[in-house]
Amino acid sequence: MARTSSKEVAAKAPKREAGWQAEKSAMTRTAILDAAMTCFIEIGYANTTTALIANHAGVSRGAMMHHFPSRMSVMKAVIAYLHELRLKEYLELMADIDMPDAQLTNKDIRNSVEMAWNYVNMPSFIAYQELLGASRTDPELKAVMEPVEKDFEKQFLQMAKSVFPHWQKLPALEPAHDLVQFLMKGMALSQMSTRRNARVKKVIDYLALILMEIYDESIESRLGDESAK
Amino acid sequence: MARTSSKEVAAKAPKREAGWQAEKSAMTRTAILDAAMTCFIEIGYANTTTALIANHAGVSRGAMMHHFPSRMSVMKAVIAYLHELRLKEYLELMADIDMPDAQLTNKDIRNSVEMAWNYVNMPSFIAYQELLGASRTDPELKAVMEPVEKDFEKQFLQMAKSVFPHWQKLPALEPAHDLVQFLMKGMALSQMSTRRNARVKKVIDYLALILMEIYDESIESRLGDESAK
DNA sequence: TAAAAAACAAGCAAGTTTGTTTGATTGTTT
DNA sequence: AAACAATCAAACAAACTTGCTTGTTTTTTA
Repeated sequence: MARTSSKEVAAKAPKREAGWQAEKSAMTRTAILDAAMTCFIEIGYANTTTALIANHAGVSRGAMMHHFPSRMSVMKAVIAYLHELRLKEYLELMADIDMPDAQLTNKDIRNSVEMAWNYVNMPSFIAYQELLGASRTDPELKAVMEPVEKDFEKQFLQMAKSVFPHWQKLPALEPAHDLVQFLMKGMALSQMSTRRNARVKKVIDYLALILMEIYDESIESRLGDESAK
Repeated sequence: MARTSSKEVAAKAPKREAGWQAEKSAMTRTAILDAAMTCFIEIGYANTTTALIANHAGVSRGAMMHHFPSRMSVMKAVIAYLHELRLKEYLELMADIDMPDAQLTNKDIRNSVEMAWNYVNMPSFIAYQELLGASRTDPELKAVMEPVEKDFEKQFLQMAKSVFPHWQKLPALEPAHDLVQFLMKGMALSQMSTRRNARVKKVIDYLALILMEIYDESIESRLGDESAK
């Protein structure tokens, strides 16, 4: 009673059917992971205590211990949770734009760059960075984080390729992709910069221009190769 | 006795003269700040306890409390310490290269980009990032960090301008500078990436190429303007 | 040289956080 | 209905960290 009123965990509780218990259990689990993620964003990884997570999730600490026997086990679960969430969010972001089958226009490129910027400004990105930062000096966390991070990069690149088939065969794809990703990360993590927004906007303008040039040059050289055959 | 043998704080202790106490005091102070910085790198900001700092510095906790009455006061001092250190390191890095007065060559640009990469791989950068990361969710720390960060960016840009007078009058300077800095930061903070070194190398190649193009175009347009006059 | 100031060492008390236990309540499945 | 799973509540000890306090030593100054 006090639980549901405080946080309304059961947002859309299914009617009582067979096997509801499992669903309910999964819901609390998700509520806990979601609460942990929120705590990361609001107070950072290090200050996120088990009691705070439980409070935020509207769950007793005892109940939480039932699902996750230790603080570390929660953190590990959040890593997996965020991994899936971030991939899902990327798909949703990409679903909004349908790329033309023909050549990319200036506007298309500009659009995708801005989307990449939006992506690193989502809450999930911040929470993920908190874990990544903590992993640097926490061996146990790092052991879990490292393969996840590598898998994320792999899947992320793969998805990018499928969304932009235009780049598919160009040798410049991977460096260009890295250029964008590293740059976005650097900008996202520079919260304290002076005139950040204006500077970011300018850099994004530049980036779009650069990508367009790379794209054009690659196209030309490809056409050159084909005609040379 | 146990102190000096454990860590050799007094690296080059001056002979006993008048006012030695002040120097010795400053040395312990520096030893503590240096120890804190090392701790940030090795175990992270959050796990850096006052006891650990004191141990690392070869100083008793009581002595440390005499210099810094609280943990936070140490952290604040480290911020100022790192601010100066990083500016000094940048100057030292730039002192190694003497730019020609004439136009920049491809090699010059390539060189400075690689130097920027070296810069974000120094210990001081990692330690600084630890503080920056902690500042995001710690208001008290943030209040100290924010003006320092802004001052650093300002001075950094200013130094860059004086080292590369060639860029001085080009309107493309600031976005190009930001492009480099944000990118370096993003790459430096991507420790867990697969094939990181190879990818970074490629991106740096690309960046050097891009900067060369920007530089050439700006030069041309400037010459164009002058001849138009 | 004697007094004052600075630097240092060691230990203690209060507060936090974690992981655990114990026991009760509620809801589900067979 | 009986067995079972999930949840909740409260309290506990152990470990850790912090800030403080009490002396001791060293250096400077009068």
